[in-house]
Amino acid sequence: MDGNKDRMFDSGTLHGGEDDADLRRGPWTVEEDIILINYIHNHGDGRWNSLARCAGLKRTGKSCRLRWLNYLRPDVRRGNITLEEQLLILELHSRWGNRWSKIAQQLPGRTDNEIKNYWRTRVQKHAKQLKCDVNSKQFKDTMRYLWMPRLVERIQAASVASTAVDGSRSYGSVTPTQPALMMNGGSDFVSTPQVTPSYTSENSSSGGGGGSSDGTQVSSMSELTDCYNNFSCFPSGYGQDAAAAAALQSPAGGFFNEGTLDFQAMEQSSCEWMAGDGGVVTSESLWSGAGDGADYLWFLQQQLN
DNA sequence: AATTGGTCCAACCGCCTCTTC
DNA sequence: AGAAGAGGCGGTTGGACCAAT
Repeated sequence: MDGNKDRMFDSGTLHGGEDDADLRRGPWTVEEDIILINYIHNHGDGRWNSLARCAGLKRTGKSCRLRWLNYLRPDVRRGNITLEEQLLILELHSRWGNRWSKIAQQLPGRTDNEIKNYWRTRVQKHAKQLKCDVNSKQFKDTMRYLWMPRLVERIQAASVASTAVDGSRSYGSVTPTQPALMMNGGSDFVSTPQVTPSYTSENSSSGGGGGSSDGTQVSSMSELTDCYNNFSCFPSGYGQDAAAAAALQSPAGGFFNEGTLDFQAMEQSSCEWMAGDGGVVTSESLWSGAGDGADYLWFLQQQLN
């Protein structure tokens, strides 16, 4: 079904003399959000066109679905993409390409839209800075052998720093025990799509919120460019051998040669960051601790109670 | 203080696939 | 089997926001 048919269909499903002119578009109002949340709270989601109609929303079913999945859903995780998530996105994109929804499934609480936006605004930007196509082998190798090892380093450093800041907390550490993500001989990137059992929606719902109480969550992507530019041995038009050599010389190359990441530990650490003040992350703090958008969601939740 | 350029992200568009009848 | 309804996905856009000038 093409978009024109789609529009015709969407308007056609709104019975009782409603036509395209009655369909609302653009930003959602607080009132609309409350209606949608209330309706789904009472009746569940799915069958979006009839949902929109029955709820009295002058929106297309698609619009309702998108609003719910990308914004109103209680387990949606807001805030900055963490280092671990960045690493995972890079890895999964190298495997699956622009399969955003598939990638999003591995990042509980993150939406395909969010990941897509991240990729476009930050990753593609740096491909542009490096003057190469984001799909080129050159850029992919740069990601694989320079950027990703750097991310791993920073994740390790953040984990260590967190432990140092508060020794009473039980942070995980990067261990070679779980083959969640590993480089095989510095040339073949091996990873399990299902990252670890800890990356479940249950866990994410308790650790979500995305509030960045710790600046280490936010990775400056300019590092990629710096890293690339400072790497004097990196020949232009290099092949696999050169890339592998680069990996060996990369500060974190050793990790990829023989190490793995313990994402369970990462997740635990990440959850601690989310908590920020050391308190227990509850569903309430999930709603209230993620910045402006979460304040708004908290307000909406209050309307339901 | 005003302007400009860059970034971020919610929302929409168009196409495709799946489901139902 | 085929048509229409419905949902899902990736691409794109517009505007709000912010930092630099």
